[in-house]
Amino acid sequence: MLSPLQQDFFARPTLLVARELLGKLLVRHLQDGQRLVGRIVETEAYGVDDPGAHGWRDGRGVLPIGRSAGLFAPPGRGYVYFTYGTHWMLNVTTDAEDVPGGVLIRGIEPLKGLDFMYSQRPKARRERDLTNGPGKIAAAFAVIGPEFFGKDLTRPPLYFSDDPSDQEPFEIETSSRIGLSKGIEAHWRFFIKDNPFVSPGLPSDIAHARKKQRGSHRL
DNA sequence: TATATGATTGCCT
DNA sequence: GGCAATCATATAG
Repeated sequence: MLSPLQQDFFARPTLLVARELLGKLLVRHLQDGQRLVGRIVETEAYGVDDPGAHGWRDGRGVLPIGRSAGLFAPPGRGYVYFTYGTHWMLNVTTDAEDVPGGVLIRGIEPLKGLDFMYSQRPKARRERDLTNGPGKIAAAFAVIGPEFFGKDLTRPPLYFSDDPSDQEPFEIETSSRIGLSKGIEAHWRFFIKDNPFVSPGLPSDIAHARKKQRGSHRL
């Protein structure tokens, strides 16, 4: 039995939790008793005095209004939302209650329940395509609805755990977060170096710099 | 009420 | 590389 990480793990500064979630396991119990397990290889931190976080209002920080109120939940709860009209994103809340913080799970190495994950991700041809992106992870782990918004993620059917196996030591790298237009200066993305299950996107600071450069060619 | 955009993915040229 | 999908949320009028 994998024992869930408890609330005290998440009740710490968001950046620390995001970093320490690398190498931990995400565990999902399905209704039929089947279990899905994956190893977290990429995360992003949100909500620490953060223009890139949901609910940010210039000069006023993140406000607990609507969807973003979920970031103010007690630590270890689900913050799940729908975006681009197609995809669900899985986050876990961090830091003290009433402090906005959450960690987005962006990259996972699937360990158990691969057949089920392939059935959830019919477009996936290679193993890495199952879970190398936040929307893919939500689909593969059957988190495709608001069911886990605000839910306690320190117990089944969805929780995090230490890896009981002997894990290779790994190096942690950081970058600007992916897919943002605001808050691109902060390097709040964490990932395991050279791991094939890290998502393929470009960090936002690099993406914006390239765009700028392309624009100047037209002059 | 109306429009723009998004913590993305996958298809198309 | 470009761009459509498709809807919740934010912001403007």
